[in-house]
Formats: sequence, structure tokens, C-alpha cells
Amino acid sequence: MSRGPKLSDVAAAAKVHQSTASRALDPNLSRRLSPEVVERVRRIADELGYSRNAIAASLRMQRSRMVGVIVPDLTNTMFPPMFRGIEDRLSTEGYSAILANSDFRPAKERSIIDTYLDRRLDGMILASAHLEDAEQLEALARKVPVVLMNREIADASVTAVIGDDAGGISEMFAHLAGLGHERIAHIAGPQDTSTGVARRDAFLAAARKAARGFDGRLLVAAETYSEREGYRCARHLLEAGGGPTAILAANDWLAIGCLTAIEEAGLNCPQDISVTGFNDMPFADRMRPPLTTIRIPHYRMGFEAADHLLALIAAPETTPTRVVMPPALIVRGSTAQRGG
Amino acid sequence: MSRGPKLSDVAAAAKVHQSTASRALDPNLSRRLSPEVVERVRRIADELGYSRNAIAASLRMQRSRMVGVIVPDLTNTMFPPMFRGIEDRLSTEGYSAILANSDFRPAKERSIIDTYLDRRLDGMILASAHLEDAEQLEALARKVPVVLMNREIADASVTAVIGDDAGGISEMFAHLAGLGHERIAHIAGPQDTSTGVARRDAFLAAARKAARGFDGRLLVAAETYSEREGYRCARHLLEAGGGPTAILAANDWLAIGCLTAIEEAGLNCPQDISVTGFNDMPFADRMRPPLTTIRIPHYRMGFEAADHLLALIAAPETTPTRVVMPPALIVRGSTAQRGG
DNA sequence: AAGGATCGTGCAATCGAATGCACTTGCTGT
DNA sequence: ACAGCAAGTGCATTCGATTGCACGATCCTT
Repeated sequence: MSRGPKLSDVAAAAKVHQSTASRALDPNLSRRLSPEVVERVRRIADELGYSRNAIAASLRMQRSRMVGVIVPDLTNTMFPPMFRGIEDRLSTEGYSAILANSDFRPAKERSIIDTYLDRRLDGMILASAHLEDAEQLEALARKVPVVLMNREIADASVTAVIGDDAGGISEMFAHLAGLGHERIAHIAGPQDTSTGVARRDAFLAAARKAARGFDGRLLVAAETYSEREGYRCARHLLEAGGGPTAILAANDWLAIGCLTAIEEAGLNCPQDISVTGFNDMPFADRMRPPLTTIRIPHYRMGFEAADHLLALIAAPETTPTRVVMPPALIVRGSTAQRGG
Repeated sequence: MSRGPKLSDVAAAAKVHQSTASRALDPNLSRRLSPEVVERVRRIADELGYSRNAIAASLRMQRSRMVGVIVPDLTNTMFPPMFRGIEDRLSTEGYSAILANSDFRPAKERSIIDTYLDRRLDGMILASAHLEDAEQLEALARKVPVVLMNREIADASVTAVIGDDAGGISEMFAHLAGLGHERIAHIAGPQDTSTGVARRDAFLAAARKAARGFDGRLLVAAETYSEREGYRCARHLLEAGGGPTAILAANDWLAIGCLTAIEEAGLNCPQDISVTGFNDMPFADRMRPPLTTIRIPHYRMGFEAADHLLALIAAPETTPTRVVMPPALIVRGSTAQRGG
């Protein structure tokens, strides 16, 4: 556990000055040195098992080559592919990623951010939904490069990489309409999340465009993105008298809850009623019936987020961007021609 | 993006020496200072928006309060809960975790480890299965505190936190035997993984204990832990003539593949044949039928791994431990009394 | 009242690498 | 033969926080 050799040890062993050793080990600067010296220093560094102290370098260089990532809950299947995308982009530039979960708690998020600031990370990717205050977020973005992932703030003053909620919902609505459905219900997500609101608005826009009026009985909002809530809302829709022939749920969990409620009611999906989800989570294809849903390219979102963060690190004054990832309609067994 | 105030700025504003300011901001040392000074320094630090430079502190203290985690693939549902356990344990001590995926590639793992060493992380948790060479691993463990998670090496010379494969399998075997099954087949996992081998050995031990001979037709090994392989192996078992009334698969994916094969063969699970998995992954309860399986406490494994790592960091010369996490039998619909 | 203990604070030396500047070579050109 | 130049290398400072040591002041003890 003893401290290994440092640069000056390598330099001494190679009979050159530290600064020369430093340059010899840096591929960019080693061109200015004589080949023999470079060769010798490198060989000796190897022999000694020298490992560059990145901490000392960070202090001197004022950059840590690390970025912080905050997600609300890593066990949500959306996030692992996102993180992989982030890591894959970052690693090509020699960056590492620190990861933490906020558990949807603003206080926890705040404290994670504070440790990240202390650690002088070069940037942060926030997928955590809170830190409600847009002002706080902007203040943060003024101190350190920040990219939002899977969420955004109102005036787009912070770079954000998001899924195209509106596009996905309207594509799904068109799919159902194309199958002859006219009474399409919506189970909205929690209305205190940006996705819940965006998807509901997109649904209402599509519904109003398709027909004159919209029957209010065809809309319910869930309180959380959970199977339980999907079940509850579906029962509500079935009993409300709106006579839906299709249910467009705001995400896959809600849709799965629907399936249970429909089965319990003695109905059959998709013969009697079609159901759709959103996200295409793992196993969506293994439900009974397999779920028709919208796929959001999570890996690519992470990759893009990291890419934009790196750009921001390189040029901090760049104007914020809003990157929208294209959704894809995945048609499976849970939707069918109306009437079956 | 300008550099914020440093300790000496705070000190100057509070009209004290840096060292005094440093002590005032450290809860342990501030007791030795006069309350007024402590109060004043803290207030001024707040007013100035001072943020302690953790990099400089790390350099001086020779500890980074960061640990590195390597998993083969974060999108495998086992790992997110483990990581949460790790983070939850670490965060109480002010530690952060860097995460990276090795993709089962030893070269990638090696290069991740090298960056971790350069960054002078205080310790590492390795859930990546490779770095085959036990010697390399021991050499690494001599340089830096290391805890293995979900794997171990032969002579237990590195601390490891693992699931009780043998215990889980024998408990499952007993469950099936208790239901009257006598011809129990096993779909083993890949034999180049420690879990694949451990589970197969445990199965064979249980089978041999239960009956005199063991019918070789009741054993197949999958090449990967995948649904495809589960399907292939199950077909093989059904055609081999061993007449299994139950299939004990080495993990949930393999079991799910079995379900498909059984259905295709016109048989019914569990009436005609029982199937069991291992891991209790998310959605195991949503299969048709819901899967009887063994639950491994992944969150707790992560928590324990982090706990042991912290202990190792505090006292590097501690002798390696082998921590075995207890499995739990989760009985669901995929197992039934023999003969329905 | 003098010596000693205690308390609060300042001084200055680390930690390890990067780098602007200056210096020594050796070579070219006139 | 010497100015001029370039290539290669060394020197010394810097990044920001921590901490052993020392010093002065205050208080206690006998």
C-alpha cells in the first residue's frame, strides 16, 4: 500500500529533469524532445510501474476529466442504457463518470450537486427530475457546464437532450386512428412531471384535431408511473361510460396495469380494446399480449448528452441547445383493428 | 465560469490565517478554535459562496474519497440494485462512486482499472467477471483495496461478496423434490463463469444425494445466460428421452426460454412440467406462469461490498473475507405437485 | 509571584505534476 | 570566426488545502 514512484523518481532514474520526464510521457509534447530521451523515459516509467497521479494533474490543470451524472433511480430501466451511452461517449476522451441517485428528493439532489462542485467535476448531466427552481438550475449552469437529460426547463436556457414526447404520442394516436379507433382514451402520467404534461397535451391536441369535441370521460391522470395506477385508471375509464375502444397510456407501466384491469373485466385485448404504452421497456415484448409502444432511444440520448456536455466543456459560452431524439412506433400484439 | 474564491480568500476576508480558516471549516478541528472565529469564518465562507476544492485536499491528504466500480454490463438487471446498495453505503461516509462497464472484455477492464489507479481512487469494487488471472487480481489487491462482488477467486485471497449459489440451488432442489418430482433436469449456465459452475455442481450434489445414479440425459449446459439458449436447451431436454417432470434452470432467462419451448411442445407449465429460475429478476413475477425462483439480495450485496471496502480502506492489512449472502426461495406459479 | 500548562493562532512545508521562461548546446551562414 | 538561430533541456513557480511545530497570551498552581 506504499506510494508508488512519482514523476521525479522516473526522472531521476532516467537522469533527466522532471519537466523533461513530464514532456516525454505526454504524446503531444514528446515530439519536441529527442527520440532517445523519450524512449528512455518511457521505458523506465514502465519498469518502475509509474502511474501518473491524475489528482495532482487535475489540480495543476484546473480540470478533472470527470463528469457527474445524477439520475432519480438507476433501477428504472430507462437509465442503465442512458448511462452506457454517456460512458461510451466520455471514455473516448479519457473522461470518467461519477453516478448518483437522487431518489426524486430535491434535498438529496442538492447535496449531490454540492459534492460534485467540491470535486471540481468538469461538467454534469442531470436526469433527475427535480431541483424545481429553474433559477437554481440556471445559476448552476453558470458555474459549471450542465446538460439536462430526459427533461427540460421552460425557457430552454440550459442545454437539454429529450425524447420527442409530442411526436411519439401523435404517432401513436395516428396508429390507433388508422386502425379505425374513434374513442381513444388517455391515461396521463403524473402532472408534476414534464413528460406527464407533454404527453397529455400532445394527446389532447391529436384528439381535438381528429374530432370536434373531446369526451372528458376519456381522460384520467395517474398519480405515479406505476402498474397500480395504470390498473386503477383503467378501471376508472371502463366504468366512466366513455366507451373507449383503445387506451393510450402515458408509459409502459401504466399500460401493463391496463392489461390486468381489462382481463379482470372479462374483456380481451386487443379484440375488444387496444392498449398502448410508451418507452418500450425491456419485457414489453413479453407481455400478454406483447405491448405496442413507442421506443425512445435511451442509449443514444445518453450518448448525445455526453457529446453536448463535452462540447460545452470545450467552449463554455456556447448557447444552449435543445436536442430532441426521434421516437419509433413499435407495433405489437396489443393493438388491433377496431372491433377486432 | 471563473474560478471561485479559495480558502485564502475566505481567510483574508475573515482576517485570519488560511490555516485557521481551514480548521474553522473542519467540524473536527473547529472545537479547538474560539467560537467567534469559527462562526465568522463560516459565515464569510457562506457569503462568498466558498466551495472547498476537493482535488487539492485529495492531493494533500493522499485520499480521494472516491471508489471505482466495474460491472460487465449495467443493463443487466442485477447491477442497478447492487450499485444503489454501494452508493447508499458510501454516501454516508462522504464517498462518491465512479462507474464503468467492462462488456466482458478483459482488455477494457484492464484499461478501466488503469485509469482508476491513475485517479488514485481509494478502492475498487469489481463485479466484472474477467481479469482471469488470479495473480493479476492479487497484485492489484496489493496496490489498492479491492472487493469482488458476485464472483470470487479460488483461494479466497481477495475479499469477495457473493450470492450463495450452492445454497440456493439445493433449496430449490428440495422444493421440487418436496413436490414429488424425481426426474429433475438442470440447464446449467456457461461453464466459464463461476456461477455457472457453482450452480451445476450444487445441482449434481443434490441430485446424487436424492437418488443413486444420475441420468446424464437430465443435464445440459447453456452457452450464454440467454432466453435463446434456455429455449434450445429445453428442447434438447424434452427430446433427449430423460422424461423430466421439472427443469431447474441456472437463471431466470434460461427458465423463460424453457417456458416457450414447453408451450411449443404442447405441454403445460406447471401441470406437465415445473420450471424454476434463479435471481428473481424484475418481471419474473409477470411471466406466464409467474416464475418460481431464487432471490439473491442484490441491493444488500452492494451495500455489504461497499461496507467491506470501507473497512479495508480504513485498515488495509485486514485479512480477506468471504461474505455469502443468503438466498430466498420465491415460490410462484411455475412449480406444482408432480403430475399436476 | 514565578513557573508551568493550556489555549488560540500563525508560519511554512508539503502533496505531484505541468509549464513559461531561460539557458546551453550545436549548427548554419556569411 | 562569430552572430544568429533552433533544438533540447533545466529551473522554479503554480495549483489550493492541510497540519506539525512554534509562538504569544492567558490562566492556574503552589
